[in-house]
Amino acid sequence: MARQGRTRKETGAEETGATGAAASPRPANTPRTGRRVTSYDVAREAGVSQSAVSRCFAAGASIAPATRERVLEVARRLGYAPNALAQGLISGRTNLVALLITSLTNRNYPEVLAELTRRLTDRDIRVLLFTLNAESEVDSALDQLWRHSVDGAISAAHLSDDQLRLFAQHRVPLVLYNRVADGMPAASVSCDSVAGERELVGRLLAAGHRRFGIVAGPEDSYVGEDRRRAALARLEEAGITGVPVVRGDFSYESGAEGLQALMAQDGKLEAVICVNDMMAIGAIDAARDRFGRTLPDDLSIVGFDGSGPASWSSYRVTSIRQPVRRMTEAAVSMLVERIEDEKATVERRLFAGELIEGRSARLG
Amino acid sequence: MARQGRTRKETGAEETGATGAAASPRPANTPRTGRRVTSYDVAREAGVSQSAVSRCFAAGASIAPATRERVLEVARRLGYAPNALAQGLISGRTNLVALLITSLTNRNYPEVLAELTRRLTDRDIRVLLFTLNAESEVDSALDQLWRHSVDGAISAAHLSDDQLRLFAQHRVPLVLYNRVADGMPAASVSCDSVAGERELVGRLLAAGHRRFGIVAGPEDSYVGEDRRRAALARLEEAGITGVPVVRGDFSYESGAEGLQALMAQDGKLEAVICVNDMMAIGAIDAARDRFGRTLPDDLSIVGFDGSGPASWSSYRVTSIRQPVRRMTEAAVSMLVERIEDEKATVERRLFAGELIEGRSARLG
DNA sequence: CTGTTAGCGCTTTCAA
DNA sequence: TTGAAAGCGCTAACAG
Repeated sequence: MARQGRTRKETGAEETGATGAAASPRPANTPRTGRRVTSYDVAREAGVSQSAVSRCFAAGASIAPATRERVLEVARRLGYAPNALAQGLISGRTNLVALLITSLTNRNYPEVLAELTRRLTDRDIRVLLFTLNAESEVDSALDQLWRHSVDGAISAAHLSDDQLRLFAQHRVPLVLYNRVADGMPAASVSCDSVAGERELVGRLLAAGHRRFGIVAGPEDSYVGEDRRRAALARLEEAGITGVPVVRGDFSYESGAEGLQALMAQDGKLEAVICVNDMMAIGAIDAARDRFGRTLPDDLSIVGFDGSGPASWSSYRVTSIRQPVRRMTEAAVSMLVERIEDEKATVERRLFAGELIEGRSARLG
Repeated sequence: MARQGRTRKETGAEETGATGAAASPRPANTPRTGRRVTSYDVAREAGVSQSAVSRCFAAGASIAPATRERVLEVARRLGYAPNALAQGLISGRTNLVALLITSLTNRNYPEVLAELTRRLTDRDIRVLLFTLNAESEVDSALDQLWRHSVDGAISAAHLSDDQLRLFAQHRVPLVLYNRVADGMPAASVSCDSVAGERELVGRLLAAGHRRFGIVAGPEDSYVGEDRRRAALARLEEAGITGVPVVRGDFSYESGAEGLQALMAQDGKLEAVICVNDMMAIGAIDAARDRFGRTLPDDLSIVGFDGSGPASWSSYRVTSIRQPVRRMTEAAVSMLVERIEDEKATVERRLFAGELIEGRSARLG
């Protein structure tokens, strides 16, 4: 009965298709484009049942090699490929992973998105991308996540505890990238900001710097705050307190302005700690242009990240390089593991950064 | 009968859900997470039919305000949202658009992806992202496109005529970004490379430069080749021929190497035309570091794009800025138009770039 | 305005 | 190994 209804409908659709195709001229031998080719079409043509066709496209389904061969041949000829929506609807697996990233992060570290996407694609997983411009956009992005039944998500954007809880409620595996949850257990991959910043500051101290300034990030940035605190803590251990701190937004411009603000507070500044490379670059340019300083003789400036432009010969920023490749690989493999095994233990992986000596600071 | 089967199944699933939820401890008042909430759940709870629930989430469906209110209230309480897979499967609309971009493009112009995604999101369209690393990855990306029934696609990656034809066959509206199809009619949005490059070269000529060198892009880059040809043509009009051309890959490093290669060919080079800013920046650094040149006095270097770092004070690259915002807006609105109206005429929109005078070249 | 009904295209038991 | 049948969650006619 269901079959009959289906058959009737198919005929109707085919007519529509033919009409549509006729409207836009096409060579007579190109495939008909009117309606999507379904597994029923392939089944009919190959003289097997629809479920047999389905099995041919499923890994490890029991199907006779000869049948399989024949079906795949027909499928290829008709240009058939399983409909991902139908597959996802019935199997509960979409092979779709959501990537949440702030547009700021993407602007400063485009390689993160590229690497994550590449590694996911390598594992035959598609990417549903959400670039967030404001905190407020997270909720609507999450709403779409649930609707699209993604198999998992990687977030390089800030999520509140409530939002993290939603992932658990919806049973969507999640891996945080370069941020850890405050009060919740959540899988994450990050670069060790504390250790990196401590090393950097330690080396600045060893070189004899005593008058410091910090260009921090926005208050809601996890990595920014982590680095700021680590730097301040390390300085305090060395008996240096009352260090001026200004905040930027991780951009070049804010780095330049940050340096200017610090110089206004202390014209005899010896070392400036920027919590990311982009701001360090802005600070370097400002130090040269606006204050005529020569680095690293007159002033030391350090950054963090090891992003592309930091290594350009005009800057050679002294910094901590994040192992982006290893981190993205870890994020993806952790996520896949959690998708495969719902009970996988929550793991936080912390990667050490590598100190880049550069030429923008005197190190001890 | 179908109803009965469904009901039976629901009960079973609910039990599974409860068990699963019990396994991971949760406060007793948080919603049950075991099974997806469906429109049937909402319907039952609100005392209406399933289709009534569906109507509440459809724009402009006829539903009594009172009913709507009640249903939405229940939906909110149960945390219900329509399943995008099921919606797409039956309606033929997924509100999903594919974005094809090479990882190179994304690395050099991260704002393009961010802007496109933002504008699509603003129109309630989700983005399926494909970052391509090699030409060979296009076909498998396209295969996934068809499977996922995207409503349309924007490509900032190179597509062959055959590949373009597939879009027509599959009836997937497509807009090309910064590239036009060779032999096919295809909607596209681009920045006018020819006009921009001509203006730039014209100004260099007006300033008296006569010994030129060109750092071109890869042969398979549409924009790169367009700019190279435009520059050469304009020079030839001025009676300048035999201009040395070297090729880079749009990266900083290749720009530096390009400059070095050109200098090796002609040590008295007066002006270097780089087909993008990243290479111009590399060339500028190389000219300063490796050849001790001062710009723009000893040498003029121009780029193209107006990308972020080009405006940093260490470079101030003389360049042509692409109107990225207007271009991405145009691409998205053209695509939406083509999705809405299958018969929309194929349109090629060309945007003029803006000359940025910068400090890296003497202009006349 | 509302409910009933028939599928969208597929995977997955279950028998044969 | 294969086919029949059920149904994933939803929209869209169509009655009423």
